[in-house]
Amino acid sequence: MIELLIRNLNARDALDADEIACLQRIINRERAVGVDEDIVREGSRPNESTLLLDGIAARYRVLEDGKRQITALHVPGDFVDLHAFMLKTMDHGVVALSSCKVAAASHRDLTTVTQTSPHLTRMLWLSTVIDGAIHREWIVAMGRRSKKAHLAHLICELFTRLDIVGLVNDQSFHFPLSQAEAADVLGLSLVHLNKTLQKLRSDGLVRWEDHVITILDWVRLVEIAEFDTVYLNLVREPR
Amino acid sequence: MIELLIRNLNARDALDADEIACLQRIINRERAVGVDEDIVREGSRPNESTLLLDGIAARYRVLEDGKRQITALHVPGDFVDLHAFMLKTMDHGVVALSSCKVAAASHRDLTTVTQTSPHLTRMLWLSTVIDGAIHREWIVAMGRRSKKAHLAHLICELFTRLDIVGLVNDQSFHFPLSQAEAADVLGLSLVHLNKTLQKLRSDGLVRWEDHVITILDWVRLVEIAEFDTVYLNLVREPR
DNA sequence: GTGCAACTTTAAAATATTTGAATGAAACGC
DNA sequence: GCGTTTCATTCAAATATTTTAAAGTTGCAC
Repeated sequence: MIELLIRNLNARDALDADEIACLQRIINRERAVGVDEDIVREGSRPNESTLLLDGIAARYRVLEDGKRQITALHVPGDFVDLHAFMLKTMDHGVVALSSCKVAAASHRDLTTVTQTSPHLTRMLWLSTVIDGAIHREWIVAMGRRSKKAHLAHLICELFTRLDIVGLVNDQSFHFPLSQAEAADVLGLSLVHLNKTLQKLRSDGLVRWEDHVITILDWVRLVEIAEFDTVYLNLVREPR
Repeated sequence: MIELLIRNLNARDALDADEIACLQRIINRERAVGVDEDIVREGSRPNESTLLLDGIAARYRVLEDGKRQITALHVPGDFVDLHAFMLKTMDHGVVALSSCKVAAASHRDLTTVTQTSPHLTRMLWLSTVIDGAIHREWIVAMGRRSKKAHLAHLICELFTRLDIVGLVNDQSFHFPLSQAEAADVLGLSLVHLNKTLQKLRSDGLVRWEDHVITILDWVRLVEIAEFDTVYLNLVREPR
């Protein structure tokens, strides 16, 4: 069940058998979540943290005028709210953008991990800190990249993250978001997202149809996006 | 020396005497950094994490075309790169926006903390996770708030964060950034940042002159910004 | 099969934002 | 005191982006 989480962590540092057993023990309560359902509600005080097993989820906030901004996208093997272990109160919601399967680790058990397993604690800490690195990269993309480069960057990032957990086939991956939802990721209007996408298409860089994105020219896409994987910490080293 | 860090952490949960003593022991190597000097360089692999004692610092990235985006601002009492303890390689630089004083904790000592002091570990983890919450709030502001609301939000946030560490006098705080630097925070051109600032001024909300920002109407500023402190986790509770 | 609903695409007008350039004011070195 | 630099401000033209609306497409319920 937690195989993808293990792959995720193992990509950054080796976990030993005890640590894996510990994760297997504390992560349970598997459940299904339907499309557009909240996995975690803004303002709630969860006593467990949720691991995404299958599907795509998003952290988001809605402003008073109804505008929504997605602040993070999650792929299988990600914790969607491990930060809530420390934060206690959710300052955002987490929604299922496709039908999802999730499981959870209680905060009580996570506290025990911090008391008994320093290295595993650091690995979980690492995973929240990688979330932060992704946030920073999104800030850079929103603030200083062209819209085309921003979209290209998002596609590069998702491709890379899905590849880690083995969810890329050939040059394609499943991408359940509508263009309106993608616009909420980039902070654009639907119309402009569509125009931006057409540019990537007409440049022969990507195909995006029927909820499948295919990379047609990885090298040029990376170049336009100035995509550099450093922030994803794909180096396996002692942490 | 680490008094402001203590205040920062204590605002979220009580530290006991041992924990404070531990922080005092491991944080040292005080040094001064001049304006515009890098405190930490992008691409470097620091073996210590830096605590800001005095001054304002910023995390930033520079794109190939020379555009800079600031992804975080730091006030005294903040660690500017505690995340590097887990991340190992810096995916961004940290620059002093005023002359600064800093001190540092070695990653060796931090590892020891994770092995011997679970609660202190969680408090340090918490502080990286609050950085992440701030990143998310910035993403929301960049993507879906008006420029005026974005700037108002930034001012509310800084006011609040500086207040925690006692650096607000009356309704004013020291803000050493030039407008060009502030533009790099919001992801705007200098010209447009200036226009946006004039709006806040002409609405009688803030004064900003000689590197001092004064809040003239907190209630309306908060309203325009839709500023809600939840994300800053100012509740003292067991973590 | 028909009609509805969700999503994508296109168009045109209204706004917002950037760029480049010029001006004025204040601070600084010598 | 003089020239130099940095910063804030203003302007106008060029672009980018949003808004509103309409039309085309697809899948699905009935």
